[in-house]
Amino acid sequence: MYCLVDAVAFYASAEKVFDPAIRSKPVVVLTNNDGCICAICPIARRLNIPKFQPYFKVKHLLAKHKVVIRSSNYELYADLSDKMMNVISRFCDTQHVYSIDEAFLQFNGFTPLINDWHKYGQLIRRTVWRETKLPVGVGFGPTPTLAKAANHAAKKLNGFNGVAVIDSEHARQYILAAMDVADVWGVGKRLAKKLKLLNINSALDLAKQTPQRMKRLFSVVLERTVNELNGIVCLNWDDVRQDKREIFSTRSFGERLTDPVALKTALINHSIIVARKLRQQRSLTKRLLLFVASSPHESHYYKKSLVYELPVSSADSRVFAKAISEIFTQLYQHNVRFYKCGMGALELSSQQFQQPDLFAPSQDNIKLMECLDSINKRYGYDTLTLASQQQSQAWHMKRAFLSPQYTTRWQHLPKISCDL
DNA sequence: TCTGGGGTCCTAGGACCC
DNA sequence: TCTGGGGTCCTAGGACCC
Repeated sequence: MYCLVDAVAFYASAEKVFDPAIRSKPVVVLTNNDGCICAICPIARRLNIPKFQPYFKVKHLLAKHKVVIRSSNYELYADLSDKMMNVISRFCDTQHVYSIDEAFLQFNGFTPLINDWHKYGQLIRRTVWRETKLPVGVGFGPTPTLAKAANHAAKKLNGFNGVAVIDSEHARQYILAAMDVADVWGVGKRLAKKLKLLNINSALDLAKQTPQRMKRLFSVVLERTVNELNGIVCLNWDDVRQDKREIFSTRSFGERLTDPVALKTALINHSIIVARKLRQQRSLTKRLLLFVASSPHESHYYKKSLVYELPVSSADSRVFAKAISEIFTQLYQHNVRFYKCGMGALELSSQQFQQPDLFAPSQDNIKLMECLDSINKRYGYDTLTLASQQQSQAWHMKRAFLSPQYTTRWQHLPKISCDL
């Protein structure tokens, strides 16, 4: 049995944790640079606020309904996520954290004392709420995809009260019949449109297809999904937690950038993040992809990307920074108002199997990097930096509606005043 | 006045080689 | 009259997820 626990409108709910005054109000959270709406609390959803719309286009609608607006506060969300995952982990011995707000639990051989999945799900919900003040939905099913479907039903269908269980053929058919095929995990907007042309409208319609036909018409991915919907586990644990095959760090700027030094510094900062992520999964990269671009909405769209091949696979921030300095002039162009840039690591390999070059010895110093990581982990990621990573305000994010960092800054601790 | 997220994986099609 | 291979690598863009 699999179980999926995920938070309801996580970012919006997280904003309500330390600010009870807005719990009964409609709340939306904006993406980086206050670009789009990325989270809508249930109260705001009832006002038909559209998701992933540019903020400036729905500004008037938000004002009309007096919607509370917040910028993304990742420090806060990451902390609350840790706390929530901690609570959830107590309910099963195998937990897989799938994203910032979702976790799968796998029960094989592990039977909870409460031998009733509905009651167990309610217990998870109540406990998470009591200890974190985050609302979660819980779904049980014999495969990850069915657990995901049950979770969807728990939140969207009437009468489930936040917990749904697929533990019988009747429950499976009932929940899948009520589910639009577009809501199936792994089926996006495009695929759903094509499926509907074949008269496959609900999740149950999809489940009734033969896996071979879906493979032939679409892909192996959809074949797996059909099997999963029929109770055959295809996404095994190892699959889900495999190392990443490429790692990126990209970001748009709060304001357009024309200064080459600022742009280069931004790139170097991305490379620092990528290097850190690489070291976290004990990988090295052979090739770096660097790109800079103006806004695609501008009349003269400028986009330039370059692949830099390292002589020896690396995860050393200093090697990356040097590579950027080397090729930066090929990326930069005068009179372009830069809007976005980033770096990716391609062709990853394991640190364990590094193939050294006899004639160009590695410039890596893993020990040094590990030391840097451990210091920065403890004291904050701006504690030890490269000289070329100089702090620059020029490309910082626009976050006009940022809530306090309740959990990571002493001076932001919530204050409680009481009149006695 | 201007404003439009970020990450990962997959695939079709082009370029090149023999 | 009409017809012409197969493999590898690279890249841009598509698709999906949250």
